[in-house]
Amino acid sequence: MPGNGAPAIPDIVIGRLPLYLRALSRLRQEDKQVTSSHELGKRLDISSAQIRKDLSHFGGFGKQGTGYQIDFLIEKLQDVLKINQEWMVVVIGAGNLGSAISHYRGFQDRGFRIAHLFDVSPAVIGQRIGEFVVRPLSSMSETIREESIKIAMLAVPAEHAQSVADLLVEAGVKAILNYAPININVPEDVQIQFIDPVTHLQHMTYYLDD
Amino acid sequence: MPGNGAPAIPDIVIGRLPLYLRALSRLRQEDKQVTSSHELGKRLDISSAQIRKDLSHFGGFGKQGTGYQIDFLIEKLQDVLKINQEWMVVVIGAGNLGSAISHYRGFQDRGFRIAHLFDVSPAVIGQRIGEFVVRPLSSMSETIREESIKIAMLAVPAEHAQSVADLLVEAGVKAILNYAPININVPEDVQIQFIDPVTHLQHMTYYLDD
DNA sequence: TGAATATTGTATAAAGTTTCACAATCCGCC
DNA sequence: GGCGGATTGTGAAACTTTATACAATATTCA
Repeated sequence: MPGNGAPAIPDIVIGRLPLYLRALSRLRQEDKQVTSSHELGKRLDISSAQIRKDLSHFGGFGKQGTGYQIDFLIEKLQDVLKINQEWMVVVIGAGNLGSAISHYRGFQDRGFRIAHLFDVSPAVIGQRIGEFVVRPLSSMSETIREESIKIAMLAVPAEHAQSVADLLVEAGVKAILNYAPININVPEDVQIQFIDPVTHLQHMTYYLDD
Repeated sequence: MPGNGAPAIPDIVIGRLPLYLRALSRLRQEDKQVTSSHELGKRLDISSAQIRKDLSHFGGFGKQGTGYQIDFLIEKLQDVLKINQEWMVVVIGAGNLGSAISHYRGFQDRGFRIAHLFDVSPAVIGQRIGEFVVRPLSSMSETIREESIKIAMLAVPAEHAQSVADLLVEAGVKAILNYAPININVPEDVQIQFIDPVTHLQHMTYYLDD
């Protein structure tokens, strides 16, 4: 997506790698050592050829006749996705959603750790939510800069999403996961992804009867 | 996606319609009456040609030289997506996430209403969460059948997601929004969509430095 | 050892998606 | 009324993505 100089791997391929990783972790939990593009494909509902082609962009991770060593492939994909380190993340918005995000245990072992939780409302600043004490939005930029935080999850009301995103970018954040049901615009060197459950629901209703 | 007999509109096009709708609602809030593919495209970071082509699948909603009447286009898109009615939805899982979903005010005016909240744990069954009293999972199938509910949001731990999904399908649910960080398989006449924040984060880290 | 079976990596073909470019049309204004 | 500017809808071209098919190689087992 950004202006690479290298061979340039399609963004759609990058988007599938986390799914492969998730399925591989699952296989490992089941005490499997080795898997194949067919097995993975069946679980993910993706063709085996596609999985092989996607992986081949990064080198020959498998062995003909045998398949893929699960531990090895997990490591390689973690390297590709740069999650062989733990990324610090900030959460903005300490409402119901921000609170649920802050309690979620699922970031830890997949490459991310929540560092701080911010909100603008005096009613919640100072309150404890999970293991965090809600900090004032006014201190956000400084904290992000000091700790060189690059990733933010945005869980504020739609009407504030763009202005908070602007602050985040200003402070040096390079990736934003936006939970507000609105499109926000950021410079092209900043990554952005959207989560809006209603768009998914509306997508599905198209296919329902009546 | 399912085996239609009609002209068959690409699923990727359907997936963009909710985004158009969201942007259009916003424009209406700003007291605009009319918009253009250019304006819409700029907000959504989608080319104007694409927007025109997408919309043209469903008929000529715009007027040359003028653009699109916002109210009219919203209505048409709601018809296409079948959200000119209010869909009843069940939420399974009353943990932090299920609770946040149940408190969320944003479903109401976009075509959906939460009807019930279920959980398996005796510790939460009977508790009040938002405006719901948590019901036992054991009563779920019967309730879904009696009320002809077609849509479910799944917010249970990964290890239970597949078995609960099987129950939902069995009870007649035709669309599942899965929040569990695991792939689940359903019959092909059942729609499924996934929300996993970590996959989005992992997608973005690929593009970050170091 | 060698035959049978499994599986990768990839070249090529097919299918799907996006962009381009422009005729047709509408609106406002002189 | 007619000119200038704006904007749609769409056919054709360009580009991207997926599927097909198979040679190469590994494993198992008689």
